[in-house]
Amino acid sequence: MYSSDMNDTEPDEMVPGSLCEGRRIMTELHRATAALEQRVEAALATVGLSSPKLSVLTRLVESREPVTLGELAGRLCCVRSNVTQLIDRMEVDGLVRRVSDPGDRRSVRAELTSMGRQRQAAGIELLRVIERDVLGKFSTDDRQRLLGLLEGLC
Amino acid sequence: MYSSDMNDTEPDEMVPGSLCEGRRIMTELHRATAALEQRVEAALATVGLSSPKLSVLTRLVESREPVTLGELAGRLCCVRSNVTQLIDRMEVDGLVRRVSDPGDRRSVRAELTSMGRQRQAAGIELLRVIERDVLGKFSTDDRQRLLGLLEGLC
DNA sequence: TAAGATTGATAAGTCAATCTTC
DNA sequence: GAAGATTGACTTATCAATCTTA
Repeated sequence: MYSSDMNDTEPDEMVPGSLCEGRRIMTELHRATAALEQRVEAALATVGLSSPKLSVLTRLVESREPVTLGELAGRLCCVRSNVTQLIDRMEVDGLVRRVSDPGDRRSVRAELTSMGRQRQAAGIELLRVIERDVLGKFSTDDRQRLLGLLEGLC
Repeated sequence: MYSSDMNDTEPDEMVPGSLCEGRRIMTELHRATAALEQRVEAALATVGLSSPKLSVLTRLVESREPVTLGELAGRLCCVRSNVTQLIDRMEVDGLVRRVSDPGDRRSVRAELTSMGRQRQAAGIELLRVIERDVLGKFSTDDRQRLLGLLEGLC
């Protein structure tokens, strides 16, 4: 959404190497991220997954016991109502099931099905292939530099 | 969606400086981009805009005449049906209006309203402030490095 | 009252199918 | 038949309001 969102003709913005670089950084950041995410989503779609679904499954594999929907919302950095609907769809997919929390009757927990466990492993393997490929383009120094720059950008 | 989507305990993935860096790059890319976009969306929301709406308005300002919805879809890198609905909402907002194309009766063009023009200027100014701020964190060298690395990532 | 989950409305995106016009 | 736009179904996100339980 950033590309060419401004015109470059304002005189006071034409200081060389100055302000137009701000836009270029934002544009490139957006483009590179979108391209990578598209690639990840396309790969995961081949096993019936998406990034949010894989994140939920991975959290469940890690915890080895049912997890509250609120905790999943924290993990996905999204709002609770989003998780409610995501778990709805994942239950239809047969990847998870809702179980009640004996200790707190307000809570609902998501539990992994065996199909969910298998699918998670497949999804993670696909992610690894992509990461290996992305990584291969850079030297160790470049990777460190990129990480440092991205962290400073925030 | 990338954060901690894998566990780090597989022995053959623990080569130092190797595979776990691929995930870190993807995670950081995702995080930095999301943070920036959130900031942009929050700023634009104060003038009743969003990134896609500002992109449409900017294209219309640049062309100085009505633009077909198909061309806008190309500009936004999205599918035509998305633009149909976006223009629906922008017409309700009073930012654009649909006009018919005299030369091709299949086509519909979006035309800027005076309110749309004013809003575009306000949105661009907000974007400039953010870019100036992001830019200020880096030296000229760092900006060039970051751009180069992002371009290579794709 | 506050916390956990759900529901309903909305925004932005996808795809598949359809309609009109070239 | 192919191109431009629309419609409908769906995914992922938000927010505001509500309901139950702590």
